[in-house]
Amino acid sequence: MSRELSFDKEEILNKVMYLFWEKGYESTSMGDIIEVTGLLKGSLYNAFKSKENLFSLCLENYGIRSKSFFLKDSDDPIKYIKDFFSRLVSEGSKKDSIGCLIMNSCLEFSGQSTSIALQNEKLFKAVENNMFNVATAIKKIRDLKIEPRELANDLVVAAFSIREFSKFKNDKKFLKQIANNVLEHFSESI
Amino acid sequence: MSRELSFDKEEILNKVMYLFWEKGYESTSMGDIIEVTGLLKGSLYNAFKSKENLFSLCLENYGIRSKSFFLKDSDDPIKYIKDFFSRLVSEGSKKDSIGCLIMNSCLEFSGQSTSIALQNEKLFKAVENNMFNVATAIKKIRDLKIEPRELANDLVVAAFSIREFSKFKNDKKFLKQIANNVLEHFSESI
DNA sequence: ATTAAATTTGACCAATTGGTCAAAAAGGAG
DNA sequence: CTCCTTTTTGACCAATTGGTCAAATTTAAT
Repeated sequence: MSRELSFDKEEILNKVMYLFWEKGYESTSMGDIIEVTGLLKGSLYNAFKSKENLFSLCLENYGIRSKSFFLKDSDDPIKYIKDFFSRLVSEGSKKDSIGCLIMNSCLEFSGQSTSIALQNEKLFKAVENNMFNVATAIKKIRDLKIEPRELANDLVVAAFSIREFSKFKNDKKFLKQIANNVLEHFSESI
Repeated sequence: MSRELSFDKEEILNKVMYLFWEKGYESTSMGDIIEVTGLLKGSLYNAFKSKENLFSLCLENYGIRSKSFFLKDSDDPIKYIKDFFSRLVSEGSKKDSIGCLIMNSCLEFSGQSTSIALQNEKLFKAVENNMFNVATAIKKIRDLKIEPRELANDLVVAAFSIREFSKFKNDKKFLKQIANNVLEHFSESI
């Protein structure tokens, strides 16, 4: 019964997510959010409770969105990872790269033990798990000199490095080298 | 003639630098700075002009401090770089690692073209230059499979990765692996 | 001791921060 | 049509932001 929201929550969250992604949590003001969503303060607070909760929901959505890109059982893990890094490098070479929301947030909230910091930890671990699955799947079809656990770490570090460095360095050769170093463990260059 | 400052500028800048280093530019308020320095607002503004100028001076000091750790002609480059990474790993494994002020600032001001962003660029390039010198010196005493330019990039990426990841991941094995991957190019593990 | 230039002090400022709330409007259920 | 719940609206709030300024104080040089 009663009145229903006049807007689509997910659509709004998506707009807000890009804001937080670009500018970070602290540097994004409710004023920015009002501007980009076109909603009024009261509606925003009625629907989303607080700035922090808004951020938390954006993180959650980003995590879900990311998971849809995780390795699937049916995938060829080597093709998967090469495509993955190809995309990181070419996205990162563009101007105005904004990095990865998870890593951005891990860095911004590092040293804190707020609920957001906890959420970051979970999201980061999900990425690590995905990479471990990739590494395990690769191990089955290639002779690796290192253990899956270590390959997974290398993949995680390379991926996040590409995304964070690309925020202030749009040098394709530089980014590509990061990717190729880790791909060398089991494949030719991209 | 006339009155002189009642405090040592460098000493104050040092305290402020740690604040910015820990919390970043935006999240550090003049209130925090007043608290940690024990100075009053007016004195601070009289001596340092503005928050931004204060940050700029801290960055400059950090850069100078860093340069004193750069490779010297008399140094053994391989010992130098192994010690360097050993230190990064053991510092990074401690709780409350706060990363590298230059990288922190590059990330916080990415996408902007303020004078701080320009300063960041110069500081980052100085680090790259140092690493290039290291790589060149190593090339002279070891057979490298890669060019000095590329080794320098690998060193830069590894160093910054260790420092940034250590902000939210105090896993010594994880950090050590980042170091050893790049050291493998010319040396045994640390 | 006087002067002149600088520093220190702390009250003050406008702008912005995240957030609240009462009243008005809307819409589904009976 | 009426009731009841919810959303919308926008004025309002206290706290904080970076920053200013005139007056008081200090000090070096004459």
